[in-house]
Amino acid sequence: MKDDSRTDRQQQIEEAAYALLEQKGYAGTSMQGIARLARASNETLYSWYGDKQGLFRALVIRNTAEVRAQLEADLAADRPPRDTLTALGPRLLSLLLGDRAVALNRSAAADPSGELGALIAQSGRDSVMPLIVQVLEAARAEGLLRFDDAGAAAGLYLDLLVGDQQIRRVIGRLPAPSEAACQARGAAAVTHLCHLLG
Amino acid sequence: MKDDSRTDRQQQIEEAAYALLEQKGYAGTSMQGIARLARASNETLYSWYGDKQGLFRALVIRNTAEVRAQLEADLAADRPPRDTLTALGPRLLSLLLGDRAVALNRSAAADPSGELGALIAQSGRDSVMPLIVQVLEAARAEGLLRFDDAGAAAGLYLDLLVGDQQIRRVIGRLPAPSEAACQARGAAAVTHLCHLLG
DNA sequence: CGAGAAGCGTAATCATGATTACGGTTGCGA
DNA sequence: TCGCAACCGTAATCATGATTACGCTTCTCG
Repeated sequence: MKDDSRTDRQQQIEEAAYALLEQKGYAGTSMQGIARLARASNETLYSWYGDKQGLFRALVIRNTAEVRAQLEADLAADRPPRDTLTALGPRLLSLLLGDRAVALNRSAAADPSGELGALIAQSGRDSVMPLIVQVLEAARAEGLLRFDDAGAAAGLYLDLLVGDQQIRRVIGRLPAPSEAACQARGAAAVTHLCHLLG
Repeated sequence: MKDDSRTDRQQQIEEAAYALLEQKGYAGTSMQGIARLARASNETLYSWYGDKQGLFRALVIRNTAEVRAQLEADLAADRPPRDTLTALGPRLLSLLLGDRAVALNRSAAADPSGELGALIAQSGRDSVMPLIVQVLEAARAEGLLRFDDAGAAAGLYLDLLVGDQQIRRVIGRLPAPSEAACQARGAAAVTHLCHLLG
């Protein structure tokens, strides 16, 4: 009933926000523009989100929740660590380098208060790292990998997997990767990691 | 005489621009603020740089020219490839993760036109990559490394060296690294690279 | 020394966009 | 069916900041 339509409405609004964001960047995205595109009113936006930053805060939180949920699903499948890692990589890549994540990262870079950046880091990397650590430790238990510092190992994995692609995407000099490219890069990262820590 | 003072003046202006940029971000940095801080007049800024974007364009170009110059100096020393690589890494890191580069990357992320991003990529990565390729090929000639695709090898090196630190800096969640940290990371990158391609 | 260019400081323009207000609809529960 | 609360569309506010204009001072050059 009520909740349904409100959730739908929010989704439309956030959809519109992403559309503008991806097209014009943070500075170029106005509340009025979002309202117009979503066929909502200014008043509703402000009453729901408080202010512009609040709206973007909501976008970040929702987006990173999705990321974590997908990764946790991969983990829950409870396959052998190497398979889990192989599944995790491409998924993480397409999430991190997708248009939405990139748009949010751009917003965070443009946000003078730094609040969005803190949020992205906190709900992003900070909550993903433990999951990766978990997989890597499982791999170590199986004898697939050898390392002392699980955090460092996870960092190495992320470097191999993601590298500097995010910043290049954010700067606008790298197109969104194809599914196949994510697969390939994910596989290479696992190979390299095993080679380095095997 | 004339040129001297004008160059000095430009430097003061650009200094002021960086100061504000590092403190308030691209959107929060106004031409008037720069003028005030540099004790210059609006009119001068506009007559010299054309418009706001022009000023930032100048910053990017000058900054990347310095980066390239320093790296080329390392190359010109003409030491054994492994030493060159070891010298190159920390230098590149401190340049790429320094406050100035980060401020410029933030500007590029915030710039709706994408022009700054294109410039950074073009004068940054695009002009650094060939230098790295050059070192790696020398290393291959010496039998230190083995690889087919020099571009891919250089990419791998950059991933190991830089990883996702740039985006984390830009987002505001990573402090500028110390000199020692750059050294350590540079050494680790070389070790890993040799391990993977050796 | 005197004229003009270049630069300073300050005060307009002009646009944009966040934020707030308001009259008209609409859907829902009493 | 009535009245209200939430929402729409649109039109104010209000601030900020890019860009321009202007009168005054300071060099530079002749």
